[in-house]
Amino acid sequence: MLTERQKLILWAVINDYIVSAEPVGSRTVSKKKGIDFSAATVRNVMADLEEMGYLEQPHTSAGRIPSQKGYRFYVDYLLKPYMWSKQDLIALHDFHVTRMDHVEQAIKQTNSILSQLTNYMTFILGPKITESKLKHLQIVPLYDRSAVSILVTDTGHVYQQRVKVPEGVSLSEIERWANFLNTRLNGCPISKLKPILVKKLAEELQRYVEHIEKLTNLLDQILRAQPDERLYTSGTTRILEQPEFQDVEKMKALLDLLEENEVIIQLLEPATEGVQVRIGYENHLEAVRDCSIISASYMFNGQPVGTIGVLGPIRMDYSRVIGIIDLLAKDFSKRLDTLFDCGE
Amino acid sequence: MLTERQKLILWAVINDYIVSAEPVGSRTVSKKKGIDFSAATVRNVMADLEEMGYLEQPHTSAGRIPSQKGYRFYVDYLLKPYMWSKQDLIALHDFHVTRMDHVEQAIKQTNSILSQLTNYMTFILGPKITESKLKHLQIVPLYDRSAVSILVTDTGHVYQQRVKVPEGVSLSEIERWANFLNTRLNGCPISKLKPILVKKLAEELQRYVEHIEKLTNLLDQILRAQPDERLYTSGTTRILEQPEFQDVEKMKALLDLLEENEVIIQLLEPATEGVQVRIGYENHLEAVRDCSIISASYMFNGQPVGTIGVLGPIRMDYSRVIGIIDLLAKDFSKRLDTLFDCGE
DNA sequence: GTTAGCACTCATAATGAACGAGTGCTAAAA
DNA sequence: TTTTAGCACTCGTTCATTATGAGTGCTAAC
Repeated sequence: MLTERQKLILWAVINDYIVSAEPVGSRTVSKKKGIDFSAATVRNVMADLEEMGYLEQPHTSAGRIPSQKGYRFYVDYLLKPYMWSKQDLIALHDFHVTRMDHVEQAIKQTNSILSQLTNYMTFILGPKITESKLKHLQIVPLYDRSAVSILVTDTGHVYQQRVKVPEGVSLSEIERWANFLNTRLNGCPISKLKPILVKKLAEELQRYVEHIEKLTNLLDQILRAQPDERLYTSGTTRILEQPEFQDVEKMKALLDLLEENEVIIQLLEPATEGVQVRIGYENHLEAVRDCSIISASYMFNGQPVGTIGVLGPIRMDYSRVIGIIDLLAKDFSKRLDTLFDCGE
Repeated sequence: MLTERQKLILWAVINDYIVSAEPVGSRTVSKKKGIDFSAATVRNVMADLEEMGYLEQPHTSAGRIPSQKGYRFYVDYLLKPYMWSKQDLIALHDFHVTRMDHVEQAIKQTNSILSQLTNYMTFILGPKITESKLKHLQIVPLYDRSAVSILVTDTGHVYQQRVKVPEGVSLSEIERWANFLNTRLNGCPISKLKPILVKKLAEELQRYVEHIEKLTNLLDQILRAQPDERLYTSGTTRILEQPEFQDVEKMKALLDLLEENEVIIQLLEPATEGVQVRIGYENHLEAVRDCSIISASYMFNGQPVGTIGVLGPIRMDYSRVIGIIDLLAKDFSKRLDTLFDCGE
């Protein structure tokens, strides 16, 4: 464990580096208020911290920059709660008075304010289809055996999917089947549609349709996840203003990543409760080794249903971003709940 | 008008610059096959061409680069039809055997092959909703007066929109109304829905519903264009490999542009028949002054319904890209037609 | 009209000196 | 024993200088 003085200096170095993006020297640190040692003392401590792996030196005669281990320690033990600035509070106030009539809008708005406040790239992973509830199912025949399935959830999301109508099943039978689902399974969580249909309602369903097995296949087709439609991003170009991405190569790697929605979804997916911070290598993905990801889950009906996250350089203002994410995730959960409490 | 020799040399300069991206000197040109003058003669001709505004000199002792006027002349008068290379033909063959079951897929595939072949950023503007025909309309109530309207067209596109149900109109009335539209206006072009409903069917409709005016308002809500969902892009990062976008500022300007879908739609929209080439300033938009846009319309049922385009640096391989766009636009039209001929 | 020759221009790369921020070490002070 | 001041040393950055060479424009000869 580090001594109090070591912690103090590590903290000072990181705080300085976060704003300056330049290696910080001993003199700079010793001049900070709250630090009453001479530059020489600071130098000694910094040398110790470097030996322990919390700091790094780009070259012999440069100041120190935090290592990833340093950031990790900083996030875990040194972080102080963020003090909201006046501008933040104003922006948040404006945000709170904007009316949001539905989920999509709420997602986009929240995303936008998040990237405005942080100046980084931000993501919101929409509610998983399987978590939400059936409101309406419709099969629209197009031609031959081609049709479009349309599934509306209680959150107002519309999921569409091309499907092939199974051979031998008539349109009117499909209609009866969809009607049955709509009346008997309205409000049923999407994830439980199939089990309930197969186990509990099979008998009853027989009275309406013939080809139960084929129709169950159809249901599978309909429910086949469309994960890439769940991701919302904002502020993609904002991150390019960060000095660490002035390098065209890095920039390109990051933009390439963006085209691969599914990778990002995976990156965000395993979010547990509370705010998560993943620093550099902890992301296990080449393209974001120089990035940190801060994310938090948001809730609907007490259940975590999606993730909200920020991607920025490792040199990130963790205190601030964590504060903002935490607040917005909670706020978004609340919005979701109130958005549907009145309607259910 | 230019003399044959002037044309020959302008042609040679542009061709060289297109691949090298460096100012081309008189010696380089004189050494090309097909050019049998000495460097000195070439120099004289180049001086003339510069005076006429077809070439430019970045600085006194550099070679010449084509001006925008030069490119324009090149495109209008000097272009030779592109000779397909073996790799191109292979890629195209692979493309032609890929099965495409529906429009969305065809768009994405065509987009992808286009950006692969050209190495630039490519766009496809999906069929305008107003050009396609009504297949199915459904209103799904959510809560209070909130509902989702779902409109399926003959091209299999699903357009959804949040709508407010007018006060005083019951759900069952809306259902009757939707049913009426579905049965009486099936196959009607979207753009003609409202006029026909108001002019020809008003009387008949009265038998089914009460609040005709409010329901017509609802129709307006539903049809309110969602233009930003029509644009498909591909190869956004490919263009960053072009040397002219190594500059971070330009890059950012271009990426910012990308976030503004509607601007791009406007940029592509006024496409007439055949291939269009817009060079630099001809685009009337700050961010793409250093870019050229080559676009062509594609057809459905003999009508131009959308645009397919390429955005690249002014120094573009016009011959090649025009060849590719022309081919793919025609190909895409054909695919669209066969995709629906069998089904109607 | 065309070409060879030549002086001239100017961007680019390479070189190296001056600078300065920052370090590590040592010896003195607390 | 801990802290601090002093000092030599390192190394990236900046700036001016120079050399290089590609390319031009002009002139005179072919």
